[in-house]
Formats: sequence, structure tokens, C-alpha cells
Amino acid sequence: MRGDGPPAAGSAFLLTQLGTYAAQEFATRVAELDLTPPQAGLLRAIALEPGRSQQALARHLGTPATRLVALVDGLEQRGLVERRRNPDDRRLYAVHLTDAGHAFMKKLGRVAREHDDALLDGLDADERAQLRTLLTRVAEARKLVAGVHPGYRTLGEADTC
Amino acid sequence: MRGDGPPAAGSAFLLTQLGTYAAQEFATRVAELDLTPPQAGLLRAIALEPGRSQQALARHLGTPATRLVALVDGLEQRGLVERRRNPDDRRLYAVHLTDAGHAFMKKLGRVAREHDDALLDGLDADERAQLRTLLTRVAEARKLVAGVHPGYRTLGEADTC
DNA sequence: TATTGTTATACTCTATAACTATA
DNA sequence: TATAGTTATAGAGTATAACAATA
Repeated sequence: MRGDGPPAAGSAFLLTQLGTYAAQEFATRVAELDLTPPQAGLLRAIALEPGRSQQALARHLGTPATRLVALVDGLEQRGLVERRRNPDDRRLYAVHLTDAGHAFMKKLGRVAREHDDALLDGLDADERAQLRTLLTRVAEARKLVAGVHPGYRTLGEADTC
Repeated sequence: MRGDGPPAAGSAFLLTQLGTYAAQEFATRVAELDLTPPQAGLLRAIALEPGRSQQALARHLGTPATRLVALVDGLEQRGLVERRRNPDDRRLYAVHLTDAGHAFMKKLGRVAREHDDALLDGLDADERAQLRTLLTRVAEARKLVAGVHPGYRTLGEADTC
């Protein structure tokens, strides 16, 4: 006896479902490096363009500056990141990776690749390439900034279609 | 001057990024129906198989039973759902859609279709079909339950790598 | 004693706003 | 006065555990 709910899950729901699953799996993996996903994303943003101010990083990631302070604090205490004063304008810090931070990025990269492989192990190489192309197209059409997770903007609410 | 971060975003990151984006868009759309995504998902589960107990629904969605109480409360107060006592075992309720609930599902279905169309408007019909096939394959390989959002299990942490 | 449903409590995380210092 | 960074406060949302009713 079926009700009259939506007939079958659309692609949007599949994307949300898989995206959330992938996020959870990634969180589990980086937890083994004692890292949260937001910290991993921040490390990535710093590695991408070292020396930015916290304000610049906040704008790039689309998150309130106040949230960055705590994130940077955590990474700085672990010696992965350092704040350097700018002699010309003593209000801003330039955020850089330390040597330990650079070394750590290798581990993080390895974890990310393992995560990718495990997630897609149902597809062969051709299919993975197809999927990647299609996803990239959709992301571009939606004007998503490459490498920036939308969750920095509004972490709340998970979809459920 | 580039650092040594992960070279480019893998497919797993693309999935997380698009999945989160899709979830946020969906949340915005259902908000116009005064609904949260978890409420929408619960309505869907009830419509799919009417009359289940709250415990059964909780197991199906993979969420603590305590969370369902509040969700059902909200939907019941709006007259979309009703709890029916089971005369044989007065401990459990059977959760059903009301007539208003059935009517409401039509609106929800329309919103979901619009959401789907808007998200994929960068792809033509063939490409959409391809994408759907690939996503379904991945979801099956990962043993995700059709139509159930993983976020019921652990809403925390959004991915970021 | 086990199970369904419920309520109460505590915790995590986030954003808003107020504050300090530099400009 | 405006901006970078910080701290403090309050709010939303969740899970854990205790509780009542029924079996």
C-alpha cells in the first residue's frame, strides 16, 4: 500500500544524500588526524594562497571572521600555522603554514585521495571521469567557488527532500 | 606563489560541495512551505509507508526516537499528520497523513521537482540521465538506503576537503 | 523485565554584538 | 571614523539519560 509521496528520489536528492555521506566519511577520516573538516578546509585555503589576513580568508570562505579566530587558534596551538605581524599595518596578521604544517598537508592529501577512491570504488576509470565532468559542469553552472565548501556559509540544516 | 595543498578538488569534494549546496537550496525552497528539511523527509517516510510506529520510523531514518517526537509534534499541530492508537498494543502509535497532509504532499512534490530542475539546468536531458545513473551506482555501492538522508544519523560537521 | 513514547538536561556549535588596537 | 582582530553572550539544534505507561 503506497502513499502519494514523491515518486522517486530525483538527482538533487541523490546529490544531497551522497554529498552528506561523503562529508561524514571525510569527517571520520580526518578525525584520525585530529582534525575537523572546517579545519581541513582552512588549512587548504591557507596552503592555496599563503599570507592572507584573517579577514581575507573569512571573505574567501564566506564565513564570519569571528569563526576564523577559533579555527586559526586551534591550528596555531598545534604548530601547523602561524600568525605573522605585518610591519606596515600592525592591525592585520598574515597567516602562513609552518614547516610542520607543510608536512601535515602531505598526510591530509593522502587521506583525501583514499577518501576519493573509497567513495567511487563502484565506478571504473571511464565512469569516474564522466562523473567528474558532469559534476564540474553543474558546479560551474551554479557558480560555486572551486574548492570552497558552501557549509562555511550556513552549516545548519541538512537536506532531506 | 602556490603552496603545496591538495592539487585539485577530487570528485568526493565536488560531491560534498554540490550536495551541501543542493541541501541549502532545498532548505530555502521548503521554508516557503514553512517546513524544515527534516520535516520534509519525515513526511516522505510517512507517505511511503503509512501507519508505522514512531520507533519504526526512527529505525528507518536512523535517528534517535526522541528526535521524532518533536518532528511529529510539529506536523501534527499543523494538521498534516495524525497519531492513531493501536487497540491491540496501546503502547504504540500508528502515524498517518491526514487529508490535508496528502494535499500538502502535492505541493512538496512540485517544490522538489522545481528544485531538481534548477539545480541541473546546466545539463541537457542526456547528461542528466547519465548523471543520475552514475550517482545511483555510487549510492548502491555505498549501500545507502534509497530515499533516506544520512543526515538523520549525524547532522553535525560539514565536509570541507 | 522489556518496549513505546515522552520529558528534562547538558552539550556543541554558530552567529551577533560589544570591545581593543591600530590606522 | 573606519578596519583587523578578539572576546562574551545568547540562541538553535542535538543527543543522553531519566521517566511513565503498557505489555
